[in-house]
Amino acid sequence: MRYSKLLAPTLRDTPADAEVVSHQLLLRAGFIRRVTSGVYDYLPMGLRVLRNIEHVVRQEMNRAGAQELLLPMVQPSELWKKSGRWDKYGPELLRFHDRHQHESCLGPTHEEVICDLMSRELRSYKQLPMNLYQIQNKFRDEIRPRFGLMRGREFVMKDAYSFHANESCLAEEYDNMYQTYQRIFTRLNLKFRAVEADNGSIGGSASHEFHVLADSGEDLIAHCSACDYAANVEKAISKAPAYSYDDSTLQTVSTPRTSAVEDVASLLNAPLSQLLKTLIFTITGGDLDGQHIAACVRGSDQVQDIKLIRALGADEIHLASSETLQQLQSSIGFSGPVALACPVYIESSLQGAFGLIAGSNQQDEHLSAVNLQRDVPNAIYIDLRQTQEGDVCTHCAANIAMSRGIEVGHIFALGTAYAKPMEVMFQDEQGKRAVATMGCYGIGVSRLMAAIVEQCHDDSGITWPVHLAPFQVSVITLGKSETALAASQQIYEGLLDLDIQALWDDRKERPGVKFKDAELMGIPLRIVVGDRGLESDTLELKTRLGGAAEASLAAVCQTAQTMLQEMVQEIPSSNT
RNA sequence: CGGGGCGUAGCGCAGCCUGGUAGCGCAUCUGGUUUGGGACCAGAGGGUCGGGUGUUCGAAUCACCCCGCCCCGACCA
Repeated sequence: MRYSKLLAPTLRDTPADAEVVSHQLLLRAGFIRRVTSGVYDYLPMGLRVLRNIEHVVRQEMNRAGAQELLLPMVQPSELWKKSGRWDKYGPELLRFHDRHQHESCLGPTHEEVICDLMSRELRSYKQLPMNLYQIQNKFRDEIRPRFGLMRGREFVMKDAYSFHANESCLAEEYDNMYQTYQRIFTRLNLKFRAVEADNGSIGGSASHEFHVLADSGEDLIAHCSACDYAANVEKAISKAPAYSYDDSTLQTVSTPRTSAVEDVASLLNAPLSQLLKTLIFTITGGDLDGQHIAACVRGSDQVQDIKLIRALGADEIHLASSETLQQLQSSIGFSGPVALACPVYIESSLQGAFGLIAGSNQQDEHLSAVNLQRDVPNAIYIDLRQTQEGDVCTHCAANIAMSRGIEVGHIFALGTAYAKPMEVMFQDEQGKRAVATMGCYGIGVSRLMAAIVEQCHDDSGITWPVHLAPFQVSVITLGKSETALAASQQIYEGLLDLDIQALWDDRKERPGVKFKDAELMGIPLRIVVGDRGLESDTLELKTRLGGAAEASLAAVCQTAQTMLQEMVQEIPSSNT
């Protein structure tokens, strides 16, 4: 490609509304442009990288035995009503009517469509297992799109769905996909970690997320500093530090206008861990829909609401309104579990705890020396607290550390959660009709592009790994002498003959401009063609990361090829 | 949806407080001088000042409403 014809509008200044590096650099390097909130154009350079990422994903999926297909983005509401998600999915699902007033939606994911297909095409157990995937645009009307490609509303996703005759076969494929994801992210040159995850509303049994480790990540991951244990905080389990306080008689203490745990603690000169924090929630969905419950953890801990939602079998929980609190005869900021008129769930590590300070449900008063067993006899003990840095690993007793992560992949063992309502049936070995068992496996392809930039950049711009770069080589012509132009063209064509993706910067720009652009865009290798080098027949080759070499005009393409091969070898192979 | 911030040329910004008919840097176009790290000189093009309503002789500027964008919280690849 000749740069003079390339649509790659690089920016000298960082757009003011871009917060994270990947967003800033992808905009500045002319890879993407925003169309509307969470929706982007992929310009030629951006698309080339996206295709390179897709190539790795495809290769590994195919190698794992999955087959590619393409499903529609527009989906009829009937399928979603059949699965039960038309009502469950919420406003993230973009719904609309066509000219015949037919109700449809844009696909945020494709369980319904693939199940519909399979319900018609799957006949015999002999066809199973089968893993089908696609790489396609998804649309989710996110509450808050942000950080460029990191959280868009329209984004590119690889989604795979596997079908099985039984659970053990699903377990095998789940493991196969787990290994495949390890290979994919390794080949993409990422620092990542597989973590145990909450299954979310999708349901099913096992679930793992793959996180790229980056400070800009939106997720919190708890991982053991010694063993392999790693989990999303939504699900992470760890041993909380143990505390012990004096047991004595329950007493009321005056705490005028002091409701925040920190303030109560300092007023009573007590550690945060001695306080009992009580949150009252109203439940939406499930058997307890509309009811209220209280959740208690230590003042030094946080309630992990996903854990609570799962324990309650709810869809959502919200902090109760002040009217609700009045109904329950409690008081905002002074809620406590003692004699509270609703079910009380207490963090399990607090079982048998005493000497605690809790709200009294009376304005401006707390209770001291609460003994949970004595004073809250009907409490239900469940895992509620959010894992914190410094907790103890339940697997090996080492310390738990916390990191930020960008979720780039998620695999689920779904079981029959979709296949059953969608009637994905087959005839088993005994000739009986059976429901297929499913798994689903997602990778955020466009998000990966951002995640890779988060890990591959320096002060000058992006530093793509060779196999992902939009072009492997930039041929930079300096000056406008006929010899330099002719030599550049010769090199450019020589590189193309060697099947090397080359960008020939034939613009009438000063050298500095060309160097800066090539660095910003992250092209791994550059060849400088100027009169100076041509006179002595020594052309300069420089890698984006600081390597350098020289070669004669006759040998420069060959040298470039060798250097590129060496750079590829620095990238981990897929055999991990 | 709640909290905070912002909207003036492609990008980055000033002007707004104290109304008088829009400006700077970069980018773009023309000509010239330059040419191994984001050049210089001269000239030029480009703006319904996010939209609407109101106040006023007069609104980018003041008031009200709406729209859009960004950041922090609840969702997820």
